Amino acid sequence: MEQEEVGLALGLSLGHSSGHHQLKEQQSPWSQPCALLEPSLSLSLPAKDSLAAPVRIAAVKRELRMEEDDEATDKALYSVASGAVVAAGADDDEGCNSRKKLRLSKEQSALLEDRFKEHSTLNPKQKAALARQLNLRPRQVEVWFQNRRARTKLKQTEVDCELLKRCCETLTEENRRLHRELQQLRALNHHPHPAAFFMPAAALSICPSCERIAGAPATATTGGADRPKAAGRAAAHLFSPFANSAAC
DNA sequence: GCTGTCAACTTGAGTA
DNA sequence: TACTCAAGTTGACAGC
Repeated sequence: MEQEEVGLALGLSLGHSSGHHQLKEQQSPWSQPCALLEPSLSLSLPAKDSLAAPVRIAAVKRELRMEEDDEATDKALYSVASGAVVAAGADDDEGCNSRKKLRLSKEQSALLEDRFKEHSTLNPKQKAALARQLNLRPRQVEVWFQNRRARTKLKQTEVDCELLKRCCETLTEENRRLHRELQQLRALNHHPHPAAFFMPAAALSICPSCERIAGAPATATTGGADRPKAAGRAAAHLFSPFANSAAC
């Protein structure tokens, strides 16, 4: 087994019996690496009970009823000796064996971020190499990437949500505008525009430029000397409709 | 004390 | 079957 896999393979699990990975990879909720952030401390064991590493591991073994798994023990011993990880019992709530909050150092976070920018996922080799580089367990690197992906997705969801919100507001406003326009047209139907007197209703339409009523040109005119002058001026504009819309 | 952040964990699903 | 991932949860810790 590769060296970097050793820490990962420390299969000590407490209390949670249903996890299907636990015996392979996961540590107990209460176990934490003692000195992951401080390489200088990485070879020091928890001083609790003044037990040497093999003794403590033996105690852990008994506690976790894992005596039958010699391989796991070897891995645990290796891990303890390398400072990579320390297994702990559930009742061991002092020192590094309680579930202490681990904070990655700035350097570790920065490097992880850099790698995440390159690839949001890691293959096992990349994971192991990165873990070695950061003095972390591969499992920690894996967890960091999983959480990072989750954070990215959450942020993206928030951005998308905001975008949809704005889009919804725009469409609502457009809808209001169209309703107003419809009301105006209906009102015009009841109180027609003066120009409408001089042409059949079917010939009327809206100038897309000035949004006034427009109609077909001369063909619709009724002529007549008694036509009001104002209406005539309106017609002068409206009867030369869309071709002249730039003049609206 | 409350709240937000984040590492670590559990669980279920997908895949080679 | 082992492995990985997403989603959800837990617990420690920091800042207010």
